[in-house]
Amino acid sequence: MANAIEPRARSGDSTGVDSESTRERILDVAERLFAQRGLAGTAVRDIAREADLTAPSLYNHFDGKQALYEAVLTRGVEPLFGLIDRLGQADQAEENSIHVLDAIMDHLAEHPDIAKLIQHESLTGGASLSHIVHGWLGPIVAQGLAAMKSNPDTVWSDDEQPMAVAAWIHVILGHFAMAPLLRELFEVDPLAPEQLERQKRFLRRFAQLMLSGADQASED
Amino acid sequence: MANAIEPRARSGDSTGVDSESTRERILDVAERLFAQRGLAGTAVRDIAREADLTAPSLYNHFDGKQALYEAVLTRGVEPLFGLIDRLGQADQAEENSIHVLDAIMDHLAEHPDIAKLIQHESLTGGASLSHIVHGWLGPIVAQGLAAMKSNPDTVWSDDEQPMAVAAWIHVILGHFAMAPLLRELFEVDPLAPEQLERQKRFLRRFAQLMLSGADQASED
Amino acid sequence: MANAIEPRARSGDSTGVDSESTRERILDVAERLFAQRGLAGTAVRDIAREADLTAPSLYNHFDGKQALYEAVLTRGVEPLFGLIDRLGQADQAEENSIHVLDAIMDHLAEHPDIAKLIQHESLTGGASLSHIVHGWLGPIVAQGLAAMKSNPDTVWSDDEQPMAVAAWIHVILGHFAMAPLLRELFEVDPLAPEQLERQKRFLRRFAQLMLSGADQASED
Amino acid sequence: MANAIEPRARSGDSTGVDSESTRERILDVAERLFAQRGLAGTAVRDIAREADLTAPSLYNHFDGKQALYEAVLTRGVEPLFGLIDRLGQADQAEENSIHVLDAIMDHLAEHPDIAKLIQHESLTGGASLSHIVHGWLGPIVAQGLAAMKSNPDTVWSDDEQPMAVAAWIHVILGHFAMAPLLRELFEVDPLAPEQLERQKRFLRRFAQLMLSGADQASED
DNA sequence: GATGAATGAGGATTCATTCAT
DNA sequence: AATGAATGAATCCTCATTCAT
Repeated sequence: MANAIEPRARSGDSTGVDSESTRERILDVAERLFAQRGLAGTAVRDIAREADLTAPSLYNHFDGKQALYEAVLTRGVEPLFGLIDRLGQADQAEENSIHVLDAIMDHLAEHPDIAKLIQHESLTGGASLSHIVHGWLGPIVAQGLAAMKSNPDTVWSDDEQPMAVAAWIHVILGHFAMAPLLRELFEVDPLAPEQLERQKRFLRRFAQLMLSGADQASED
Repeated sequence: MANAIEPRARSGDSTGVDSESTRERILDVAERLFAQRGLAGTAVRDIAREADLTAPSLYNHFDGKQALYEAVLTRGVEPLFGLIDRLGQADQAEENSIHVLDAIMDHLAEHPDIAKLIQHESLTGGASLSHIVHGWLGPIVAQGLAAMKSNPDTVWSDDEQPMAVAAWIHVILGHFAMAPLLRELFEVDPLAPEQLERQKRFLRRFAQLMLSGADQASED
Repeated sequence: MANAIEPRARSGDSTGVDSESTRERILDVAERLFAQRGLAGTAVRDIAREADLTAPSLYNHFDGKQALYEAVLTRGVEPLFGLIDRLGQADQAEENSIHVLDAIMDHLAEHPDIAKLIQHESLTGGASLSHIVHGWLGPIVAQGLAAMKSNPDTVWSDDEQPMAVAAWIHVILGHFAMAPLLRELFEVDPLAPEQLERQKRFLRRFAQLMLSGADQASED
Repeated sequence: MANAIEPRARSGDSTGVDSESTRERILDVAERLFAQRGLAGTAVRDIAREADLTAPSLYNHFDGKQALYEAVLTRGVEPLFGLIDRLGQADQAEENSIHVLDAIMDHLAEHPDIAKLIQHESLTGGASLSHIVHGWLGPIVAQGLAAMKSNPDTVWSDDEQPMAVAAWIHVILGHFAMAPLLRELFEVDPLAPEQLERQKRFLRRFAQLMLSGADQASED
């Protein structure tokens, strides 16, 4: 519960462009709360309060809770679409995949709520799921499958390859989305910078392993 | 607040196990709805309606929404605890791990909602998370780590081993919990019997790979 | 995306009387909406939107919803007051009545929303009702009563005369105010020009009938 | 404005059949308020308060505001349907019409809000209008037209007959629906018993007049 | 064991209005 | 004269829960 007394606690914004900053502030808060509590578990009033306004004011910026949710999702996932574009132009599928995974990890590390949002969407079969899948995960998966097929050393049969790619996704998203569980389990904060670095290194080797079935990566 | 003393007030059910069956029916529906929509997103009335009674009647069987939720979690996770017990007694850590994973997969396959419940709990940092972690996942992880350490061929450094174990968990849970996403992505139902069989085979090889870094499994 | 509606769709009017035309535009829209949905059922924002501005802008022209409502009523009813003035000066009460009814019909035909507004006011016992009654209907009624009394052939007793005059009013207002009902009932649009013409003819004969109890009107 | 302090002020109902009586009590209050203020102008909470319960409790009896509104309308108009049935069986169309008008007047006199509800519906073009028209007004109008056509003395041409029938409706409904206006205009309460009696007598003569164009009724 | 009725708390959203720009 | 942003009040409605029957 934030403070219920001071409705105005603006820090130091005397700049005129309050509008855009308010919108972003709302999105930031909403992203955090939706990620923590899910769509149904988050009250519009809570978002508003933490963004330093009243619930009705929020409706000056977004058409409603669902619209806000979708804006959060869009803002979070859209940048990942850009990564995909660069993916299609590369020559070396396999090596490229590694770099894209790295970039994705970096983005998710900076916005760890996005992974949670995606898992929420997936769990509840939300309406935006289709958009996420076809715009973002689909191309990545296609790229992963291509890399796998073009690798003569792969240990996965055609049947297994989709599952191997799915495993990638689960491992990447899971690291962020299930942070509370991992914290409890390993008594380490998965989102701490050094831990993120470790996970990135791990993921690189893991990708190699999934791709070829053998470990060729060297410590960097 | 209902009575905190008698959580079970089942009396003489002369006609047979009607009472017990109602309780189970409620748990079944609740498990399904909680898994689909999460705790906050599920209305007690909806559970009651689908279990063919009214919301107040539900309170004859459970002390409230939270209590029902916990009963669902307990019923879903408890059977897994039994698996853990047998785990501790075995000699061959590695081989045993494989069997336990198989058993877990079988259980999750029969109750696919459990994986979703665990992910919901993890995402929202629910109160029952600690119980799940220490009662169930903890021992499995310990066992997995032990198997890894005792394997001289492992490719994972001490640092990486927890992440490798976490990867297991993500892949197992993810297959069930993110079924809607996978369905959209691969246009295959991950919960269809033949697909579950494939996933089990895949998981066995995946476990080998994670354990040793090389694939030694043969088709069984 | 906050608002999906563009409040500005003004074409290219750099001509002078923008202010006055805006005020009239608002009054036109408000009259239509208040007539359709009543005072409570009409949102200021809806009026503003249909008048191509935003709700706050509307406050530059009117002091508030209630003030706007009263302005609409006044603008609608005021012209009728003029008719009344001419009424008092005439000699032949009866014949004059007929002409005034004609003039009222003509005015209502051009502004069919006014009848609706009056009925809304009457149904809800609105605050402006008294103004309408004493300023407009009162004199008409007095005139009608006088015409009746001065007619030796009238079939109505003193007791009945007010009800006969009320019947006039109901028939005149009803034709416009209950247009939706009549449309559904007779499958004819009461506001269509030829139908209005018919109603005017009918009303003339009806007035004769009410006045004297016998039909003396010939087709004109 | 009821008292906001005592939520329970039940008079003397120790009988068990509270349910049905509550439902009726709500309908009574709702009928009154909807008639006074219209659908949009009436707050569910106001209805609930005057019916001695809280707004949420009202939802145990009705599915929502709209549903309550329709229930009020149905309850109010349905009894009139019964009158229509008896209408079809009679031989003497003309004489019968008079009796039916009497019966309708009696019903509306006992439930003066119904006329207001119908006018509200007609003004706003409500969804239930069609039901009212085809179930109730339609047959009455048909009967009225038949009586008119079968009367050789009628002064109304075929063209005018629908308008003459419409005039009936306006006069009948108007007397109740526009009661506030009439009160202000004639300083007599149209709903007072003796005034209702007068209006009924007037209406009988008015019907004669409209039917034949001449007055044949004698004082009773 | 089941239910209809009731309710306090809360939830999303609308509304009329103000104000700085 | 116009508007974007803000807001208190209110609106409809849902929810978990209680209780008498």
